[in-house]
Amino acid sequence: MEISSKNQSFVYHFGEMGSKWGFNRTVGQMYALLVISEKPLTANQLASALSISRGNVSMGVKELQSWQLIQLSHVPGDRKEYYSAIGSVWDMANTVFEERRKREVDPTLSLLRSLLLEGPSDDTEVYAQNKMQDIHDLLEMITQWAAELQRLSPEQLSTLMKLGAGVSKMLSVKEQLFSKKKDPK
Amino acid sequence: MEISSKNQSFVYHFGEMGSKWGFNRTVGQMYALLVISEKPLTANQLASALSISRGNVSMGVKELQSWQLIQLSHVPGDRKEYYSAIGSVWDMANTVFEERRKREVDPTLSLLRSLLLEGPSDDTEVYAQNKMQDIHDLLEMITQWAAELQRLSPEQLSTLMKLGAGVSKMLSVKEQLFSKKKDPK
DNA sequence: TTAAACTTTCAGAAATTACTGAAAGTTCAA
DNA sequence: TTGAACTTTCAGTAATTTCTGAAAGTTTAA
Repeated sequence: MEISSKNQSFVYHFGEMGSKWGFNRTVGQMYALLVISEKPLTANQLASALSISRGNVSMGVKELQSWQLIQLSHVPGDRKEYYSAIGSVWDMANTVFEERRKREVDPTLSLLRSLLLEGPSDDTEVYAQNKMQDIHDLLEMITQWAAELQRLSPEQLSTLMKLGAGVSKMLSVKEQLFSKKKDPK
Repeated sequence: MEISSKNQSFVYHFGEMGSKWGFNRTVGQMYALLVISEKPLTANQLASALSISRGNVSMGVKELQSWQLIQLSHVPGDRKEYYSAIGSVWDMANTVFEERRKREVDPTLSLLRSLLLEGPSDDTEVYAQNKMQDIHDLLEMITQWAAELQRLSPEQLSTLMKLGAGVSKMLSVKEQLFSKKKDPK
């Protein structure tokens, strides 16, 4: 199977990007190709389109499945497996964030918690533990926030976006109200 | 220079994480160590603390400088250079996001724009270009949104966070108002 | 100017990661 | 039950990335 030259550029570019996002180059390429293909592709089509070995495709597919990014299907009277990308672009982004959270952020939070629980055992550790606490708090905040955003549809998100600088204005109003309530002098 | 065992765990863990975030292991370790060190460290201290070569430290420092993550300083009567991490934890996170945006998202957007500008040259490209457009739009939205958030202080962000599920409620109210205005039947 | 005290560079070596292809495994129709 | 049509596995190899250490470069004090 050959790919058109524009689609090639796309696929190769996302191969490079993939390698900065937790996949290797060929897995990135495989996924990119599935994303822009209207119909599901077979393993052999992937292998020939990307000039990689059949074995490599098999490993890549396994990896993409572990990220929950692709779907299997079959056509009647054909024993081959057909692969396609799951969901909208927004879903894909969410899935990748979610998966990376599980693989990277969660273990980090749990390490930080356990180190902080022990407490500083000498002077050099006091400063260090403060920083660890900051990192912990920031990561926790980001994860919660991300969970919040993921619940929004892209349309809602885009509305929120268009609020634009309004978000910070809204916040400052809220803060003023809040401080007045608490400290009405 | 030796590191305490808890600080070791931290440094090694962030070495591993670093390698998933665009640095290599030792660069991640160097940065982690600088972050939890109260006082600036010399290149030799970094090398001995992490058991890596002096040359490696030199390259790592260069890399961290290109990410704008560390700062140089000097002590009077000493010709060595002293390195320390720049800014708060929130600043660090912003810097890393910002730098990755420049290195990854921007080139991707520009590739997508140029492919989309050419337009589809055959049937298989029509579907592909739709997907590319979706990815383009999503990336653009995320970048703008991120820029918006970066302008907020961590305190403001945390206020926004505490709004929690409120954000989506607020949005649905806004949407209802908006749709009534536009289509009052 | 010299030389001591430092930093950077970079060729080659080491470590890590990715890929191939042949063999083993699975499934199913006949 | 056999074998054709497929998929998976994995040992060995290839490609890539990272690291070392020696040499070259820079700066400053005397």
